[in-house]
Amino acid sequence: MSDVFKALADPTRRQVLERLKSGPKSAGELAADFPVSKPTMSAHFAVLREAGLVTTERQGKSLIYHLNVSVLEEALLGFAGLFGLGSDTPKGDTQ
Amino acid sequence: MSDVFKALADPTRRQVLERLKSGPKSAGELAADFPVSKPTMSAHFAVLREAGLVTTERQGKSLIYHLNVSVLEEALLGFAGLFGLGSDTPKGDTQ
DNA sequence: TAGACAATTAGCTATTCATCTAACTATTGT
DNA sequence: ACAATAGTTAGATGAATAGCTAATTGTCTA
Repeated sequence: MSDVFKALADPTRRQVLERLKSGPKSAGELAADFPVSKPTMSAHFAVLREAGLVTTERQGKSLIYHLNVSVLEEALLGFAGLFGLGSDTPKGDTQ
Repeated sequence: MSDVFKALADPTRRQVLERLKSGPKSAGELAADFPVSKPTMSAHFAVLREAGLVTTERQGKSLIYHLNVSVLEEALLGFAGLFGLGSDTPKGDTQ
């Protein structure tokens, strides 16, 4: 879970997740939206993958990235819940 | 807002926020709960303060730290809302 | 089997970060 | 004014991070 927050600490990675919200995209498609090199993007993808925030699927020459919303939800709402935030979650300990 | 996620990336800082959930505490009280030196804790406090997650108030020799829940809420639920998570927030753009 | 294309890994650099000890600032009490 | 207490600032260090170019791996197609 610390991995998730570490992953979310970088603005580029948060934006990648947002792009993925509208559906799976290839590494190349994603990389095209950002002003950094492909290897740099590849490193960001690796961080997201290791945190469980995205999964990959090969499609021909391309690697397709899928958003894993449940991991995001568990981290964000889980932590928010510790503070009585986020609808109704009643103080469950989600470390 | 990136400052908030950066602040949340460190486990010690997340735990400080959790300790603060039950009410304001002095720097010394907080520091006593963690296995790091006081200057290190002081640096963590500074990060939390700059992110707006805590506020301080002097009380005699002590500095009292207060949790600022609204900043935490805005970041956590705001970002979660972008993904349709967290109760009802309907995809508002909160960058 | 080449060649082209997609993406990652290798190797490097500069910056940021968490940590420490030592020194300083601020407040209280005698 | 002095000593004690609470906390921060200064300065240093090792590890992690984000970035780059060049080289490698994997997949398709002519």
